[in-house]
Amino acid sequence: MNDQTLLQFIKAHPIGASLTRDESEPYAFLKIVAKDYKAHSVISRQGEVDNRIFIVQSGWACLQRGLQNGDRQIIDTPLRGDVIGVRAVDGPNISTLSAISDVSMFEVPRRAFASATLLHRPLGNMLTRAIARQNSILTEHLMNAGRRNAMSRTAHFLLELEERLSAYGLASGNRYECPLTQQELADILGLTTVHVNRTLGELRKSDMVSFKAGFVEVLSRKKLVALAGFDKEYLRLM
Amino acid sequence: MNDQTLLQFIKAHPIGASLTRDESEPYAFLKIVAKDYKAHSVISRQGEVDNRIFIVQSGWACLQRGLQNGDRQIIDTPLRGDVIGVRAVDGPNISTLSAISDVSMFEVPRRAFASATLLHRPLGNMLTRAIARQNSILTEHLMNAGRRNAMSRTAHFLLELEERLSAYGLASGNRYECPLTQQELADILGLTTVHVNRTLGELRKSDMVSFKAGFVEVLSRKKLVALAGFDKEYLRLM
DNA sequence: CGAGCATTTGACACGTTTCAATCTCTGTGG
DNA sequence: CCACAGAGATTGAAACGTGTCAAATGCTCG
Repeated sequence: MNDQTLLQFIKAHPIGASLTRDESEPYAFLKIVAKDYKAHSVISRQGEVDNRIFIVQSGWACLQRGLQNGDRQIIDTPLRGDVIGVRAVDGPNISTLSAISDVSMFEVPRRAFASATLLHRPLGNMLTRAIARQNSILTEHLMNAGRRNAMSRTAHFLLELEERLSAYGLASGNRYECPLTQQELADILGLTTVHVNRTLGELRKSDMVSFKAGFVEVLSRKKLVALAGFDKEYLRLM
Repeated sequence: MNDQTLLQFIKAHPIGASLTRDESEPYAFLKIVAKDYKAHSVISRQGEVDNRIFIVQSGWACLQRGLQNGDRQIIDTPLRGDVIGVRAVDGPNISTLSAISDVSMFEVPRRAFASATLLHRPLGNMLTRAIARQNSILTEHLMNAGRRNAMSRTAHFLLELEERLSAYGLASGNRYECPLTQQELADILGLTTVHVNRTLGELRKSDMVSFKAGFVEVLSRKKLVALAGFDKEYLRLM
């Protein structure tokens, strides 16, 4: 826990930053504090009812959904600034939210957020846009799983991460920290661990990216972007 | 074109229906009329700038995204009541919106909708919830492409369609109309036409579903639901 | 009635998975 | 400070699901 308010964070958020003093002042009453979770802990479990909305303050989260046969698909890895609604309606969670690294989250009851939204619309717009961006990201993950091969989809996702992180200055030059395990990467990309390993190996050998020891390093952006067919437009926040 | 107003439609929408007379009255000023599109016509093209929001009044639409190599992935087939933002921010479209069957759409400029939203919050909530549901649907499509095999993902999608259609009384008993081509089904599921054909054949042979002549018929819901691991919870509107 | 698209079928190729074993870390307790 | 345990990474060989290519058939609409 710490005493930073949601208000402060909203103003720090690329979308929230566009609010004028007048517009943001009313949120002061939303004195939500951040809550910390240890790496690998579960924050909210698929199937359980949990009416909180989360905003990532720091760290890497993980939104995943399991199948009966034990397989799982990671829907997204929410990063700083991402809003996680788990659901927009009350009812059991559709997916599990957990922490990959140590994570700090702002948490608001869905109802309280909805009320705040009624009192002050720009907040609602911010939410709408955040969810819409999630939509774009999901769409691109669907493109990955549906129509790109292992090399291309891995490249695409690594570029996406870089772009999302650099919006917050979390990627410098051609390098960024990435606590993902190859197992997790596989569950994000819809591949097996073994194949992800081979794919990363090939990407490394062809001097495009290296994924090692918790860091990703882009070796040849040009080749990588071409292979992935990457266009960052879909990540634009405003 | 016809003269049904968006207001009338909002009230007919499962989410909009929960609005009280008082809440819905103010929308009357949004006198948007429906616009008709012929089957197979393109409504809004990937890469072009188009600041409209669409709500499907009737017919089957198609939201797709193309890759440089010519492959395409169909992101979703918006049906009656679905809201299509194409994007939540101004800028080039991320995907192409087209008509599969003849389609009738409500269209509102994004900005006008945003303003209306400022004046009347329930409208904004409706939008947020509609986008959030899109999120659930996308998530499930991602599960399909990432972690389900051809049989299971085909079964899952056909059950999803049935559920979405029956919310509007568009599926009766175990049968519904479906204008999708096997080619389109392939682009939705991330498979090839040939393989979809074989898969549908197997589903038919094992007496689970038949997909033929523009109609889908569920033969054994029990077997189908089990194969797909289908749980309609994610489609709940409210 | 023909043209063009959608469906169906077969044979084969290929990308990815599966299974299994080995290797390399990193953190922990002695 | 070393040794060990356990997780993660790496590698090889073989199996399998889905893709590719190509041709035939069946529809539907002008």
